[in-house]
Amino acid sequence: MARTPIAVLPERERGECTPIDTRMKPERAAEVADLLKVLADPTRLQIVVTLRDLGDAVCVCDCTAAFGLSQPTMSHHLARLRDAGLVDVTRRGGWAYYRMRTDLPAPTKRLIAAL
Amino acid sequence: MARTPIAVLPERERGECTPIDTRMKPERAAEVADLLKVLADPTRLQIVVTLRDLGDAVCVCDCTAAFGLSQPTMSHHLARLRDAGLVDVTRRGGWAYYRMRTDLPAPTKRLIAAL
DNA sequence: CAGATATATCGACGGCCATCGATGCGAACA
DNA sequence: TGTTCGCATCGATGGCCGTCGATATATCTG
Repeated sequence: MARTPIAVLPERERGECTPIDTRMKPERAAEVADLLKVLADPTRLQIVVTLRDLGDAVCVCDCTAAFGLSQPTMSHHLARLRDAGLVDVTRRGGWAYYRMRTDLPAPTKRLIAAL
Repeated sequence: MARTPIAVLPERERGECTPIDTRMKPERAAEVADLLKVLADPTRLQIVVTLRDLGDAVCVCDCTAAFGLSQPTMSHHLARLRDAGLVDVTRRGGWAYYRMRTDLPAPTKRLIAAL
């Protein structure tokens, strides 16, 4: 089923493009791409990795101080992680504690573990 | 070293935000984020997964037919994968064969394997 | 209640990017 | 040499997003 290796291949007729069989369905690709978009930001990436390794919760003011970004920006990033289902929030008093969700789908877990 | 668990924590003074210790350096985060940006597109994601599982080369016309996009767009996507160092190109006659690079850094390999 | 603190939301701005049609370029073939 | 085919590049366009200041909301304190 493997395609002819490139070193042997080039016996190819002009105007005959052999269609490739995609290994990932478009719907699944869209899902994974959306997840990757959420992770494809330096700040959010650091937050995710930190939450993953810390195994504990942080609140917005902590992140704001750590990354040198404005409070609205940090709130925006955390909201984006929350909308993606990666973290959840627990409000306690004035503070909002964000921590990594533990019930993530296995493929998502594997991806985050590979970061 | 672990932070106080959220269930026990909230003994917190107002105006005292404890800075978190980031688990990923900013420079590394920027690198990984750039890689994720490249992968965070449904078309490129399908190409990468296909090339990964196929272990062989495809040319632009194959992809164009498979994904229903214009030839310039497909050329753009493959160029982006090439610029990111994920694939390399071998020109043979009129065709350009793209295949997954085998000398990727270990972290990159792990990430692609987790897709 | 008045003030302070933590967070969320809003509106705006600037930049990046996916996509396309048009065009250029190189290789093969008649 | 002229034509055709595969691919790359260019310029334009529309949309998404990271960032911020300003503002709203909620909670606590006095």
